Amino acid sequence: MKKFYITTPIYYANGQPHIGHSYTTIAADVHARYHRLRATPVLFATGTDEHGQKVAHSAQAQGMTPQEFVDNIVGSFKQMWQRLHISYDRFIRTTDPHHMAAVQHIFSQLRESGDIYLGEYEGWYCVPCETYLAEVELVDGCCPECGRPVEQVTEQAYFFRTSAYTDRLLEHIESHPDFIQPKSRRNEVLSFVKEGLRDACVSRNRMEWDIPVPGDESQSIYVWFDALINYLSQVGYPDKLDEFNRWWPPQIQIVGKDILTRFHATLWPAMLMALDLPLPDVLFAHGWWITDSGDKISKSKGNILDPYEVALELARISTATTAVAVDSLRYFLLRQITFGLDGSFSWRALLARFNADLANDLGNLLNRTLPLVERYLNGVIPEPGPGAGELSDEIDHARTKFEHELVHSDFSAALTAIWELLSSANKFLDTRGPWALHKDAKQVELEAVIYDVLDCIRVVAIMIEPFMPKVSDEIWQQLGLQSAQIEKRWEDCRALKLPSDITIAPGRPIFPRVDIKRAMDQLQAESEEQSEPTAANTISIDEFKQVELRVGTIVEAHRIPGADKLLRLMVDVGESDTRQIVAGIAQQFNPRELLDVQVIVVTNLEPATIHGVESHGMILAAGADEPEALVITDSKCPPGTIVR
RNA sequence: GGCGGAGUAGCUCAGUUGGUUAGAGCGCGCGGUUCAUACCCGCGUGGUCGGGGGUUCGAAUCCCUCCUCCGCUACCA
Repeated sequence: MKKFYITTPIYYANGQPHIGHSYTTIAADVHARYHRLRATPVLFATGTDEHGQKVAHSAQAQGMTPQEFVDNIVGSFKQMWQRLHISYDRFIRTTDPHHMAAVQHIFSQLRESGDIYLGEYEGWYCVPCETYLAEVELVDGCCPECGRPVEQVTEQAYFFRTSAYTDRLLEHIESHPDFIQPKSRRNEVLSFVKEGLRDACVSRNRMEWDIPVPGDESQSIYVWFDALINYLSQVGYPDKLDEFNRWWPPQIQIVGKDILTRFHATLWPAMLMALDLPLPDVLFAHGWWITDSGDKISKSKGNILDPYEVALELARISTATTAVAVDSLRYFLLRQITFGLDGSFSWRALLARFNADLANDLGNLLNRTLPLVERYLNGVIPEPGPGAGELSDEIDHARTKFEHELVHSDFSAALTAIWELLSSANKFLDTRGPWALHKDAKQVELEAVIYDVLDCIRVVAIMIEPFMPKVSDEIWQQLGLQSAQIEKRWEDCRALKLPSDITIAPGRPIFPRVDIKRAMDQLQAESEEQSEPTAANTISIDEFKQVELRVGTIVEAHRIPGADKLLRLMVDVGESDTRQIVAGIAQQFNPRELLDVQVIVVTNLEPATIHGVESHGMILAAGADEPEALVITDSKCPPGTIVR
């Protein structure tokens, strides 16, 4: 049986939903709605990723328990999706018990099969230098720095054997040209995989707000391993196999380009191969919306746009209803730029689309046709009669093109197909001139022409439903099809399917035209008013407080072999252990001159591995590109002293 | 630093395997129409296709080189 399973990423529950989340989700919604119109069973799944240190931290900062914190965020997401007319079927949370059970189950299963192994952090260690060294860094088997012999060490962590799947993955990508889209991303992934995949560390030292490794309470399961499994657990894996088999695999998984290469296009398929499950048909990575710097009107509270705020503003400017404004924004986001590429948001572009495409071409077609029905046909849809169906070819062409473009998620091209049809309809109305036919008393011909145009509007209403569901409903209503309880079905996107003898119900213009020049002046004025006290890139005191700064004393400094810009520092920040920090200051400072220097350290930065060396913090230094001077204290302070 | 992509009309972009006068939408100008939200329809405006060199009977399209922007990646945590 045919089915359509589509996913968005599950969004990290660390902050409010923004335009990036919304863009992904709206795109997925379009696919889902389109397939529902085609009467294909659809499962459209989204959700939230709720584990990890960052969530625990943010919760603490706001004086909440992690659970309270994520519950609150989940509320915001669900509200946003409702406001943006998102028709998701499932909303999974990684804190759902059945998901957590699934993650542990899969972890155990892969550990039994040998795909997950308790890793020995294959490395060498120089005791005097306290340095971890990779095989390639050794000089004659000894420490490259002090020349003394090194010891082999094993730090325990669980690894997933990604490397074992490099060849199979490569083969799969090459034999499935549509697996990763768009093409440019596919090429990137290919070159990434060709370098060879490294085994992924899938556990961390135990944190409270994580899923524990089964049978090993000292470790937690890595959040990405946890998160990716949502795509399986939300369709019933592993205990509801009937349901699972019905939906698996996904027809398309939409992700942002930032999480494609490392996660969805490598780790994720490797996990599925290890579980012996089919891979998704398509992974589609889309681009970003950035605010247009040449257009200062973007709200000055930082550059993250709240899509609902934008819609409310559009509603205010245009006097359209909020639902129509939301749909207009949905239209704009998917029409303006090619899905997959980056684009910049500007009010001018949004308003231009609103006027030209929505108000003029679509809205006005409806608004010039309905009065004709009222005037010449007593407000009742006529019989098609002989000669009707003249727009049949145009309708078929638009439908076919739309279907073709949507296969490749080219939303913009799909919408272009609809607008070509609208253009044909407008032209048809002009050339046939029902008002002239009426004067000449050619009633039969007049009815045929009006029928054809109404029929065409009906088809357009169906075709725009995935993009603008509420607008579609409104047009349906005005055509009288709502009250007549006619359903929208994709198969009815053909000529001569409009029922007759239905009384139309004209309403106010759906898209009230905007005076763009005036609107821009107004927005500009408001924007200046608001941005007066705060410059464009300010942050609040609360945001600043999230950065934890402490005084630290450098107790050791070493060069890192093979890296000419990096130093490995051991810094005392008042904790029981000194911290290892990697700093890109080797070309400006000698290791020796740094000893006992007191610097300022960002202590709550997430750890990172740089050139194979773990770094647990950041040293502050002046200089935009190159570090020019270290930030130091002017008198001795105890290590660990808070800086603010 | 490495790999990749892109630079085409005022703006946003199409341009398939090199082939007659380089296209669309928006904007702008003119005309038509009057059913309509100063809308719609038609016509027009506008580009030495990033610079330079080369291959070819012929290049936006292939090759070389330079410039600019972007993405991924890497020793900027």
